[in-house]
Order: sequence, then C-alpha cells, then structure tokens
Amino acid sequence: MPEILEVESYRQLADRVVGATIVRGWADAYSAKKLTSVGAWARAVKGLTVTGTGRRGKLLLLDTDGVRLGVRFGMTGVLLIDGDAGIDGLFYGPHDFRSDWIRGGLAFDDGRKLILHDPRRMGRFEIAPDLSELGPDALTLTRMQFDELVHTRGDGPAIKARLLDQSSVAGVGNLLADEMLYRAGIDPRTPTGLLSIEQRAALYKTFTQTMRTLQRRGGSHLGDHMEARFPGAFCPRDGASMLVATIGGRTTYWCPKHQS
DNA sequence: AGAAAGCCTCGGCCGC
DNA sequence: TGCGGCCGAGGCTTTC
Repeated sequence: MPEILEVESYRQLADRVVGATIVRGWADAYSAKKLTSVGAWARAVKGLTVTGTGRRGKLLLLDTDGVRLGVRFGMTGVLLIDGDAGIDGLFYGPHDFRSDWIRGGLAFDDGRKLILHDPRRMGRFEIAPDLSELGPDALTLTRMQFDELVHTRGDGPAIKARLLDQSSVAGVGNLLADEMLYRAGIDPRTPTGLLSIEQRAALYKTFTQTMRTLQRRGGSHLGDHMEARFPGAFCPRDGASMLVATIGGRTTYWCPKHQS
C-alpha cells in the first residue's frame, strides 16, 4: 500500500502514542534486517518515551527521549495501534488482517501496542535512521527544491525514474509518479534534462496539485489515472490506447496522445 | 501465471 | 588506461 500519503496517515495515527513509554519491543528477522541483529530493536527501544512523530518521504519517524526510531513499510506494510488481536479483535474482524502477518512492534506502559503488519515482509525497523540519503519531502516540495530535482548533467534519466529516486525527492512512489505525469501531459520516458521550461512549470504545478488532491481523496490509489492501469486500457481523458512499459524499474502506464 | 503502491545491490557504461 | 559516479536490471518476498 504505502506511498507518502499512506505513511503520512500512519504518522498521524502514531501521534496517539506520543507521551507513552515503551516497555517492550520485538521484531522478526525480516523487519530487523537493517539492524545489527534481530535483538537490537528490543534492546534499543526498551524504556524510551515517545516525544513526537515525524516523517521523511516514506520513512516514519518516532522521536523519543533517547534514540530516534524509524519504520519503513515496504509494499504491504500497515501500522496498527490499539488494533492488536491480543487487545481487541477489531482489526481482525471485517478487515483482512492476520496475526501471522505481524512482523514486530512496540508495547507501551499503558497497555497499547504499535504493530507492523506486513504480509510481504519488506517493512523494516530502523534505529537512528540516516536521513542524509533522502531528498526533500514530497508533501512540502518547494519550487526551488523541484528545480534541483530536475537538474541534471546531460540528458539525465527518464523523468519517471528521477521522480522515483528517493534521494532526489522523498516519498513519490509508482502510482503518484504515473498520476502526476499523466496530469502534466508528459511522456514518462522524457530525459529529465530535456524537459522544456513549460513542461517543468506544468510538472511542478501538477506535482503539488496531485499530492493535495489525492491526500484529500484519501490515498495514492485514488488518482484519475488508476482506471487506466491495466493492459488494454484506454485513456480516460482522450480515449487513446494506453501504453505500458517498465520505466525506472516499475510498471508504467501512459497515454501516447496527451503525454508527449 | 504474473504482476504488485519499495528498496537494495550489482554490474555496465560513460566521462574525466 | 583507471576510477568513480550514474543508471538500469534484477532480486527479495508473499499474495491474489
């Protein structure tokens, strides 16, 4: 699920545990994969009090009175709080959550739990996460930061690949990238350095507009472009047959008529 | 059967 | 010719 908009709602959910003290932490071998050992998470978090939450791109941050903690959600990670089956079965009723998909979490002194629910095991816990490799946050991207993002030496990579590069801008995933290029009318294969002045202006405008619109709608999967995301689809805007290719390592759908 | 809303590593290529 | 940086491909993992 998660691109930046989903992680931002996880962050807002995590605000609930600000002020609570961690009595226990646990992580399986996958969620602890970026740590020095499987036990490192449990040792590092015990006794910490959460003082605030943050986020850079798709990385959720928990500020504490000690070391800062980070959570990455991979492709299928969901944050749960107060929804642990051990406390109440709410999340495990109508929704599709299963206790054997829980990969780790935190238990607080007030009895609540923060849980990483992640069927596909690509979510990761981090201790004192390094933010230096992450670009500016996509939700608050300024025009100056955008200009830096599209700056290249030579032609540079395809604009879609650049948008997905987390060190250029943090938070844009596959769906958001396709959506903003669709809205801006730009071919995703266009070398970043060859975008015209007009295309740059259009892309910055749709970048911020896409973030705002989809956040209001409630998720990265609620874009206008979504209904054309299958083989044989037609462009909702002008009816042309959508093209499909792998660009920047991800499946990309675009309209040959209005994205050029 | 094959693709999937992320990220990491590896290897090739290009330019200094 | 050698090296570093950039960029794309591939792998990880499980599910529907």
